[in-house]
Amino acid sequence: MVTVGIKEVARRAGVSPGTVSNVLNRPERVAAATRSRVEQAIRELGFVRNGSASTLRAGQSRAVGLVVLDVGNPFFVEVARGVEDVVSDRDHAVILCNSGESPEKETRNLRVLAEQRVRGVLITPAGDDVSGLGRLRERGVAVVFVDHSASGDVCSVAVDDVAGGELAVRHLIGNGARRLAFVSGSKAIRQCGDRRRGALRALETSGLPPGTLADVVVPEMNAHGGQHAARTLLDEGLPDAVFCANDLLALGVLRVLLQAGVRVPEDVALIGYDDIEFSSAAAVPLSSIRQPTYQLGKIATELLLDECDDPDGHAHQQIMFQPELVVRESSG
Amino acid sequence: MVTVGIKEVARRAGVSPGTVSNVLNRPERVAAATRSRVEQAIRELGFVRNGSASTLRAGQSRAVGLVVLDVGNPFFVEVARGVEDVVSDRDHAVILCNSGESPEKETRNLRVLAEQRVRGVLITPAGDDVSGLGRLRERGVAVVFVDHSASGDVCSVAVDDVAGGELAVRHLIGNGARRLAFVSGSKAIRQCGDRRRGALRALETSGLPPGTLADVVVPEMNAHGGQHAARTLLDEGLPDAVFCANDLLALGVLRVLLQAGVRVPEDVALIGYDDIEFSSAAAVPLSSIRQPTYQLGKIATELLLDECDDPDGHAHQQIMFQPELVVRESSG
DNA sequence: CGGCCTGGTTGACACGTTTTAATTGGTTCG
DNA sequence: CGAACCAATTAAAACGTGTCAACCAGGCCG
Repeated sequence: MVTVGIKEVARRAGVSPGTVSNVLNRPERVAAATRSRVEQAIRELGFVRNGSASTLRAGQSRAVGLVVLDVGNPFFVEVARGVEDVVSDRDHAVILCNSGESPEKETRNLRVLAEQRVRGVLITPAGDDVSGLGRLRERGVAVVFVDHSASGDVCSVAVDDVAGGELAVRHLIGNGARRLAFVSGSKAIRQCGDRRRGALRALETSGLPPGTLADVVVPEMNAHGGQHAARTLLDEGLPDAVFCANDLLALGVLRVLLQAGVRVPEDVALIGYDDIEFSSAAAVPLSSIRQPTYQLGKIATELLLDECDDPDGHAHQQIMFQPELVVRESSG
Repeated sequence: MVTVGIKEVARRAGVSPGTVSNVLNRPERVAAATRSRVEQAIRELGFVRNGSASTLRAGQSRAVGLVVLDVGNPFFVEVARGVEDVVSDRDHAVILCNSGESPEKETRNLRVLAEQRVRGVLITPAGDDVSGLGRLRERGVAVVFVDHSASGDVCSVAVDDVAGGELAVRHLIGNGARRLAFVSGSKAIRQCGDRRRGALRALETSGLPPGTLADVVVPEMNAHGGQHAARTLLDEGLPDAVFCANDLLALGVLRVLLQAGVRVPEDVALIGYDDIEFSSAAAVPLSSIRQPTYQLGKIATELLLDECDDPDGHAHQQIMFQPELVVRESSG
């Protein structure tokens, strides 16, 4: 490995290593003539700064971590785009980690991020045990929750999932549904729990008993899980309407129902959550609950970097967006 | 920032820093009793190794870079899963970068990866200028091309896109299509060029003139681009069949055609490429060309890490998979 | 009993950068 | 004319870890 360091550049340009460092980090402090001589030496030698040494010396890197539940879910991809845009504007980098809804993988990811000495972490927690994050914060790493509301001493950016669930189910009931199913992942996932509570609240408002809502829990919140759920529903008797905790589930449910000859929405109404791009292009265009996804990532990152830049003057904020009902054919 | 380092652990465990380092890196060399004492100290102090210092000293990190054209494309997400699985098996990390098909963003990403001193880079190049990668390789960073075939002195894992394009168009012609359109991104993208050449070859085999294939080029290879292309087609007169360079484009095309009252496949047949999960769930289930996506990522990573572990004994390989035609209703 | 091996452990140095205080050479001011 | 100052630059000291030669205590063999 050919390693050309700052001091070889210095020798070539006839200056001291310190000056090269200044050219790199505070160009205004070095005379124009010297600067251009150094810059030329850098080009000629193909020097690229060693980020590790830099980070080591500085005590922290110019990177933030983003830990999401599922990189395969377009919802998180859109969040990531929001993060990426802000982060690269501020000349930082983002390390994207996937927890796959597994607390163990999440812990592993956080350890890697801690080792990398990231300035901060954006995370959608996989479980409700946030003690690992507490330890991270004690070490001076800023943390912002994404799509997850938090209490007063930490920033968070979320969407009101209870309201979303209520919106979805109120809509289904309004269209005449009396027996409902809720398809979701593990109840340990907050989003699922909240959306379910919203659903129950809608039932209550309409004077329907809570037993009206049958729970179908699947191991993975993707299309595969949805297909699994649909087969369960077919076995155990179809409801009037199905509310899925996200669009991937709904797409999976839809596919199996159609294959089985069930008409949507005539026989069974269907609504998803997240309003990902593919939903409107589905076999039966999918009703859904829309969230300001890109904004979620963008604002979370701004909060995070603000906290990093001024840890003391920073006031923690909990931001809560409202979701929006999008009606398409599947619940027509 | 509370920084507990290796030497505080050493003091607490009553050993030297060197021994702590050994516990971390070559546990077998240290006596069981000492090791457990050190491990306890680590737990008690909540020590986490400083990755920067580690990579600085070692000269390289335990990370590889993955540069893809579009993180929003499920094709690359699936590739990334393959990469991630292998990489984490071998106790490495992956830094995911998105070039968005832009050579400038690609260059920026490569610089960041070079600064991080990654062991290797997996990349689907955005343009055909690979000189930046050459410089990277000179510095001892292993490079493997993903979904891109290469010449003898570098590893690559690809799928035969010419064959895929031929497969798709032969199928369309076989179903009676005589006037065809090819929807794709910039011709600078190799995948597009190859698939188009395959399409032309299929025309030739069937004795149709090359002019039979109308090109529609869009700036972005996603659903948005597809919608744009469909509007162009509607304006300029519909062909018998449309071949899209990927499924996202095809889904966008499909949506606009259906909205305009065009029947698929009766009026226009449609086929995409990649066979992403959503294609089979589309309004009209989409015919497509399937690629061994996960395998692509997995095998590329294995080649990369093999090269890293034994740079001299390593023999560069160019692996080429064959794609597969998947017929669904859209081209029925 | 002395030399030799072996498994365990140590100490000190090096990795490449940033930063701080110190040092230049030059200029202005009292 | 000396002092005080300024801008530009330098030298040296960190940052936390990995490595490697050296060292040490036993045990074994001759």
